[in-house]
Amino acid sequence: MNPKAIFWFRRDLRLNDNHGLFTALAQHSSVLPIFIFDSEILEKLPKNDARVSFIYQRLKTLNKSLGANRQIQTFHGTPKDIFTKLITDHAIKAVYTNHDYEPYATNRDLGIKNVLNQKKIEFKTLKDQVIFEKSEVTKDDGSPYKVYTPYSKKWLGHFNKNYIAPYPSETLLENLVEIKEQQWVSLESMGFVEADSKIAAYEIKADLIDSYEENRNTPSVAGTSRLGPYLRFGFLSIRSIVKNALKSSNNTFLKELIWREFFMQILWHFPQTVTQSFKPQYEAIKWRNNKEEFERWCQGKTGYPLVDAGMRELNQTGFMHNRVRMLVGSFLCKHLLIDWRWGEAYFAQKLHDFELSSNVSNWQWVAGCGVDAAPYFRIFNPTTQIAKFDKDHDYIKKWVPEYQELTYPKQMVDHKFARERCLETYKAALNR
DNA sequence: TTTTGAGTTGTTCGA
DNA sequence: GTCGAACAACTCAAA
Repeated sequence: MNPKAIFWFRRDLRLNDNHGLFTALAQHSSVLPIFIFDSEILEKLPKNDARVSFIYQRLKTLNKSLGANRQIQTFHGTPKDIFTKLITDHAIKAVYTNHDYEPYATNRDLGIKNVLNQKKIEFKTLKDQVIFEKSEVTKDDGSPYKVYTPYSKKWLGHFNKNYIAPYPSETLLENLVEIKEQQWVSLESMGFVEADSKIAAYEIKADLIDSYEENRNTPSVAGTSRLGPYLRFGFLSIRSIVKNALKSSNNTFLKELIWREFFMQILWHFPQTVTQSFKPQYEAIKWRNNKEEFERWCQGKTGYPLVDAGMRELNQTGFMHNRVRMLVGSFLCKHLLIDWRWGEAYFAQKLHDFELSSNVSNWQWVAGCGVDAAPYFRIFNPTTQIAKFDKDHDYIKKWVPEYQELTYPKQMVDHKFARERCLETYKAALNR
């Protein structure tokens, strides 16, 4: 059957509870599902990027469950070129997709909308990856929140008033169709190789949310959800995760999901924060930006075992425990006085759960220059943090087994000295 | 418009 | 070892 509409998968790689997919299938009896490996994004990634493999594997899995004649068609190129060809070859009436709030994506979508509208084809976009988006949770005067706590209170108030039902897209899949010239691009044909991505199972354990508050700060314990990659690429719907979170009387985990949406609306309202400090006066900081020191930080050879353990966990697995992310971030920006943008870029390249809004805002938080940021004089002590969160050195031993041996490097900078240097540098920048 | 209270995750110092 | 205050003001949110 000839397709009348297209559903464009992006970061919503699932068939159930998918708002855009549901809307497309409810409104059209012949919907072509597609995914585009955007060449502009891929060309910036290493050929063994685990996240590309992760997406690729997921598409294969989805197609397996869809069966014959309704396969997701995959393309490699620029979305503009792909759509231009698709709407020339087929009598498409509408294209559906879910919202993406990142600056690159909003620009790209604007371009696609223009291409489609010129041919009188509708471009319909739906909210899917968050409970509340854009300006749905604002101050009473309509302006965006810049502080988390009042945002979270307003968020919860809205949530209690508006039950968010799932979208049963999985019940309408018979409306999916293929095109005659079936499309599937292989990873190899795009110049990529299959990566050994150690991205674990993504079912959230029942007791994890109950004990989340207690366990989440101990890096040697599996107390965090590790849902990041699945949320990033939409293997799971946020509505189902929130529903799970609500089963617990402890809302610490739910609050983390609200942080995610807080940062997403910040990115939406303040896209310049991808490259600029939210607080402009922090642009005056005279970063030292020593390349050799940066390299030691990247490799996990600072001589501070908990910092090094975190960086090595990141390098080896594409994941770092949240508690340690704060410490290595503080160490880079404050002990070494290296620009938060360098750290942000390194995390972006390495983290399997990389999410632009969270990465940027959290790096700005740790540097002190962001929304609701840590005060600049709050400097993590890389030794005290061990006593507090890795008392028995379980985490350190796992990633830095040689930490007590002679081969382990000396501390690359003295804590007290670095702390005072940092305070002076920040004070000078802020004219205090 | 003005005022008031509050603000993710810490550290250090001195009693 | 433990506890509270200071760090340093500033900005935000809401009454």
